[in-house]
Amino acid sequence: MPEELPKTYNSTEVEDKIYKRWEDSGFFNPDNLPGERTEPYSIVLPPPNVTGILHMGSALMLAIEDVLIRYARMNNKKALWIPGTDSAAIATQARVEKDISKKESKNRHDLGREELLKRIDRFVEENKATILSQIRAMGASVDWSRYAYTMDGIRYRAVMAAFIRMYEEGLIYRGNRIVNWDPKGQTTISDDEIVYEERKTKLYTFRYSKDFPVSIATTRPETKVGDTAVAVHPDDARYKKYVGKEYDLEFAGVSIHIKIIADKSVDPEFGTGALGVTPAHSTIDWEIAERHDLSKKQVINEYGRMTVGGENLLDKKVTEAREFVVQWLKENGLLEKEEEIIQNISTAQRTGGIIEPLPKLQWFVNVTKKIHGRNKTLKDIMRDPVASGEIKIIPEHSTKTYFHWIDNLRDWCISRQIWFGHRVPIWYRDQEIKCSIEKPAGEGWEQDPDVLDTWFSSALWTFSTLGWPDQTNDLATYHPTTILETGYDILFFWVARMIMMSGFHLKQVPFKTVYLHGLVRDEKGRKISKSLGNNIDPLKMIGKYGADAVRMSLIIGTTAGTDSKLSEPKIRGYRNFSNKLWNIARFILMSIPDSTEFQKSLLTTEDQKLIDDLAVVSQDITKDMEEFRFYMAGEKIYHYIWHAFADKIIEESKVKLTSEDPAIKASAQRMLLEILVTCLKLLHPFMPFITEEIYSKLQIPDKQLLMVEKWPE
RNA sequence: GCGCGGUUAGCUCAGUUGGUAGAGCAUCCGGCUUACAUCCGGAAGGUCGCAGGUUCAAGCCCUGCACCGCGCACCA
Repeated sequence: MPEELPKTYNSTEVEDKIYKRWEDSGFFNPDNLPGERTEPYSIVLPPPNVTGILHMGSALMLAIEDVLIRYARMNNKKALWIPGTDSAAIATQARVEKDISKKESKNRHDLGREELLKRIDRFVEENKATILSQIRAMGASVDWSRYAYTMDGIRYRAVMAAFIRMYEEGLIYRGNRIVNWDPKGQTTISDDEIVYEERKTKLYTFRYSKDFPVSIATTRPETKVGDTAVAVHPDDARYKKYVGKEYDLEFAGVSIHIKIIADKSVDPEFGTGALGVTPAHSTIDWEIAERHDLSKKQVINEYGRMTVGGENLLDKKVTEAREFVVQWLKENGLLEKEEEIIQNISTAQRTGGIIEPLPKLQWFVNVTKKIHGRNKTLKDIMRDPVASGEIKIIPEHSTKTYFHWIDNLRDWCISRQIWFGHRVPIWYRDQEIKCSIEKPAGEGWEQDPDVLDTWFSSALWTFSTLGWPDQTNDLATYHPTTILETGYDILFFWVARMIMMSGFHLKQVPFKTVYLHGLVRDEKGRKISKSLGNNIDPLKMIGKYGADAVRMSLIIGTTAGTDSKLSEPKIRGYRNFSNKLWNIARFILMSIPDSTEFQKSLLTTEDQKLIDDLAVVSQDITKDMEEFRFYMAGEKIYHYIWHAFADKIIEESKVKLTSEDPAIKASAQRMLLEILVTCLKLLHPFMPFITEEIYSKLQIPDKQLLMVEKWPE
């Protein structure tokens, strides 16, 4: 006689127990999976920030990927899902620095590089457990034996190897160029780490001096002390006569030399049609200066302060300097117009600091250089597999966005002026430069102080997690990975760079399919943010309604590439569904008194038809799974279980179960059990805990864990 | 400026190759029927953003427009 189930399903009691059972089985590791399995199926988990806490976005990612991997496992694949965590360089360092500043009133320079790194490591170690336990709480069936951290030893070797190979190929170079300087974070950032914000600002129209023949317009008068030219369009009749003339002027107490030049990049319609060229503090101006061989005078430093001028200017913040220069223009009768305009300003994604373009000597990845012996650039390597369909991006329209990004792509600035990260393996001695992990032989070598952009190491993730640069079995078996599932917001940061790195280092794509999910928003469609206080905490919801309910609420109603809205009532709805399923099982266990006898019973034609009907549903769901329509597969099984199985089949079976005719009764019992088992299998990838728990209560011969049972035909 | 997506029931969203509009939640009515009140039975609710076009047939295809969101570029 089977034990009687409690009236309501208690997720908290079940979940820890079941997860432990799964882990103890060893089946998360594909090497231990039962049966003959030849076809590999692999996913790398986009590594969450090691010091972070689980938010609904990560919960969505874990839910979808677990659906994928469980489905693959039930389909007899060598299913591998590699877990990992990300060091999140700038974010983590900033966090630790803030703590230290608060508790000890010290900054990083007081501590020194080594001590700070020690503190960060300790902080990471202390916080790591949190995110890992949260991954477990979601039911994620990751192979913990292959856990990777972006800053661990194996990944360090991979990053070094990648850098050195690209340096030797000439793809990584050092260049003095205008870079995006974040004065708040005190580091350079890449073009992709810029967030544009619309702000009101003033556009000033003025002349450098009374004698200067041309007026110019600017939103940043303080930078004009760094001007070395005025550029006009070559066809602009108003200014033709001045082109080629040079002037020595005194501007706001600073001597400047201005040459009037003609350049096609100038828009004659904007402002006065004449552009004051500030080579050292504007990307466009830098390019103009390159074309016309102008000098590039830097007037602002890394702290956003002026480096020229008298006491009213020198060492002042740019905002103060701006006021002074405007005042000076007014006093000298040079200001002609002052108007409000809306401008897009560049801010740093991580710190919010306003970007100050500055010329700096930095390390770059060249994306337009032909690779030796391959007649391809890194841009080609990124574009080709997507264009040919070797990599499929879901939703498909993201492909356009992807190409658009590649078309506009410039060289990637990869050096950062922070301490936490993979240090640039470059050594200097006088005029010598060497690229190596270890300090070169001999005296006087100094290592480059910078570390690499965190996305540089992330870009290697599909193969660094498999042991590269060693030619491991895992690498041979599981790379290219089957599918990459991640948020559309990191298509450029991560997906594109992985395609680049894998294409260059392995001559392979990193994955065959990219599935992009959207943002999880609150019930009003707003972004989740601390200031709005609208965060729905996944762990709290798991505690209240169960991980299965949270998973279902995230997956259903979410299509690829679109943002989804989540609310507590939605989660509650799926908790109710858990309970419904629980009671279906309870009813069936109560109606089937004993063991395996009836499993050999003959089915009535009516009962057989019910089973055949389910087979149709099952095939339909399988098709949805194969075509990545998880939301639909989930909804269909939900609908079948509740409104077909429970509402109709079970209700109608009540008569059969009390029938005088033992054949009818036995047939009904067999039918109910078979349908239940099929439903549990179909639902398992979505709601793994409750299905596993119910399955464990059934008396079935040759039963294994549900997680490794065969997906219904 | 270039591009992408969205606009379907009060709310959140489905609608896979064009074939009589769907789900959940909310609402209303009725039910403690011995699996489940975290439930059961029933009802109401939609000119599918607007305007044209193709078609025997359009939520779905084509053209234009509007509004919302997003990406990129510009940003003197």
